Amino acid sequence: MEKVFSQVAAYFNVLSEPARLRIMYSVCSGEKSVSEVVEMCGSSQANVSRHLLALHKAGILLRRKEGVTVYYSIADNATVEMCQSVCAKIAEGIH
Amino acid sequence: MEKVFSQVAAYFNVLSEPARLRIMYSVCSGEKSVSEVVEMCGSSQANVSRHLLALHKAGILLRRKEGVTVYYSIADNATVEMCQSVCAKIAEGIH
DNA sequence: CCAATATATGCGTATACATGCATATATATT
DNA sequence: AATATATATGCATGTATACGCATATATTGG
Repeated sequence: MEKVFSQVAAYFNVLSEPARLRIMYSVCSGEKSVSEVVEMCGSSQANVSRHLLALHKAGILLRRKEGVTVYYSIADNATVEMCQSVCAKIAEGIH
Repeated sequence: MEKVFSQVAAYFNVLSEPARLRIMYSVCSGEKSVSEVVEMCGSSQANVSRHLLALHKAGILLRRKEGVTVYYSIADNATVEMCQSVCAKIAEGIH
């Protein structure tokens, strides 16, 4: 039971960073290479690489290597839908 | 747009702590006073108070004061359901 | 084999924040 | 008013981690 709390917390922790959410947003529209995400997000190559690996390790992104290029894509729409519902929740709060 | 990422990240950040998830789990079964949560969670009164306030500030818990006692309750089932679906996702991963 | 490109990693630093401890604040009781 | 109870807050400290920078690793082409 105690372990579950830690695991769930770790999962949310991966999503608790603006930089990673930006990355999620760019990958969300379709599979992207690391370089493509770097261009779209404006962050450094090193950071994007680390964030992508973190998202992959958490089971949120799939990782596919093709030659020297690595492609990442959404592993499970549930996560994206979760982000969207939080967005909606925040939008409601503006009233 | 950039602001949205920060807000969503802040929201997930509140849920990225085992101690706060434990608290969510105890309040989840019905409105609880701070003292009751302290008993159920085993954490210190100071920390529980701070965590409850953080969850309230994030719009996740409602706060009701009655005399000297403060009661907290779930503001929106969506958040609880989110936690449950993450639990389920983790349980799947065990296979 | 060498150079170029794509990705990952090691390290130092700054920042965020959870916790423990003590204490402040607010309300009720006598 | 004095005391007791419930909750919140100030401060110091330890830990986690995001970022910049340099560099390592892997793959492809000449």
